[in-house]
Amino acid sequence: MFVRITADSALRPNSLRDLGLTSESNALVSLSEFSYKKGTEIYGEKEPAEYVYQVKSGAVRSYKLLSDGRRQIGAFHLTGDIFGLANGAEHRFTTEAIVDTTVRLVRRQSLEIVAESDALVAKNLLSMTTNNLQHAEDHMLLLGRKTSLERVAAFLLEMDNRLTASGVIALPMSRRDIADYLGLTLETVSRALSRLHDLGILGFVGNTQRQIILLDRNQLASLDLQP
Amino acid sequence: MFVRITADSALRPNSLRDLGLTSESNALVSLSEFSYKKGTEIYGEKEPAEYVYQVKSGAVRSYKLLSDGRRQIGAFHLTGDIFGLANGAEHRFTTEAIVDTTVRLVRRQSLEIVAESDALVAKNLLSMTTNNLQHAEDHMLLLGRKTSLERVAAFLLEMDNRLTASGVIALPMSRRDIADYLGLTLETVSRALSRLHDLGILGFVGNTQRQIILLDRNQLASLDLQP
DNA sequence: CGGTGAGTTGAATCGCCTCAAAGGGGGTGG
DNA sequence: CCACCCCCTTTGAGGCGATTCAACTCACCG
Repeated sequence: MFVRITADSALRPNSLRDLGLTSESNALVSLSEFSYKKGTEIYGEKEPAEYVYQVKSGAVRSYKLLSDGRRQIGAFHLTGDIFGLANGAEHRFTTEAIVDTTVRLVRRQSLEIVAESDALVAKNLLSMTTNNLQHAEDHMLLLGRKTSLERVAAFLLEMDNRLTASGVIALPMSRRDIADYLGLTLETVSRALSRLHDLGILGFVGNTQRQIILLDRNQLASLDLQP
Repeated sequence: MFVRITADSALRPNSLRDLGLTSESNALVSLSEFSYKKGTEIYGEKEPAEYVYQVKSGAVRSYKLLSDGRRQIGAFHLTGDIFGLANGAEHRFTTEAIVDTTVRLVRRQSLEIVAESDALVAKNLLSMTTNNLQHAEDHMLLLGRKTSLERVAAFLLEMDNRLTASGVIALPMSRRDIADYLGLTLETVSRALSRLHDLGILGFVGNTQRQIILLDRNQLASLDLQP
């Protein structure tokens, strides 16, 4: 693994709380930080699930591959997100750093042990899993029934909500990543963005590789039928 | 609601065990049975999630609708399956009986109370939610990246596994239901089944409305790329 | 026996994909 | 510091798979 240890792996109290897993019994759990260079794998599908991760900075994609290379990205993990959690004994996705990324991690086992005796931690585990499930359920609707324009609009709204909620976003992922998340090709994503630009629903700031996008959330929302 | 009470709603011990939620503390939880006629709604999206259900007999579809009527079925619930569980305060799907269906149900609230003090129950709740999540993750890959033939092959394999695991199945749901589950149209599903028939991968028994299907699981599996 | 709804099949259309080419941006090495 | 190269992105043209529209069959039911 191309990882670099950037912080202590000391035993610290409150580490569960750091992961959003509020605990009254301040169990001692090892909490480390790791950094992954852009494009490197964090863990692979079918690997034993040893750790649970939280994005400290950067962005992560988690995906499945078919044997012929077709890829479906199930989720993007952004700053603050916890991932690698919703697994049985082994990971069901491969995850990679989209940009240089730093994560915090705790041993999965220590979480399970604490959850055994601490109902609050158990509750939070369930609640996080339920959130993941809800996201997957919404995404099934998108993948099964929405048009390319609706998918891209929904994607932009989701990213705006999660990144800034301000109508100005800098996407960390490529067109190909977006396409594999939305079940489209990168060309179709590009065309949809151009179309939204032509419609005056979004604009680009600067001509940098990963553009900053200004968007009109109301107009986007009208393109993305939810109910 | 077009429901008919077919059994007692008496307080019974072991009712959690009946739902597969093994409990050491045999809490008293009300367990009822309800029957739904073919095509009737069990609960609607956004309704408060008052009960958790287990299919005693029959089959259930659970789906989301877009405002213009496009439908995505997220799951089919067959005999023994528990559904209505993976929700926060309110349901995220509408569920309907596909055929005449009898369900057992427990109040969601009583489950939560027991889970509070019983780590085993809490663990089972988490494990069931994780199973739902895994199904949704696999389905995202299908909806985002598989061809119509691969989708139908995957569907037949899933149904065979869950219904009989014998290579002979009687599908309870219509072509339209299958289509809305697979993100296709009913015509495309029909064409795919005809194609599989022509390829000698499946056969029909009788000419009844909901045919019995004989299938070659090995040949189907070779059409459905997973890894 | 008509009526109805589910299923199959064909023909035409359409949306997205594939293939291709051209335009930058950013990074690297001279 | 600049030139070159590589990769990402955009855009166009053509093709294809799935959808749409339509006709017909068949089981089931009054």
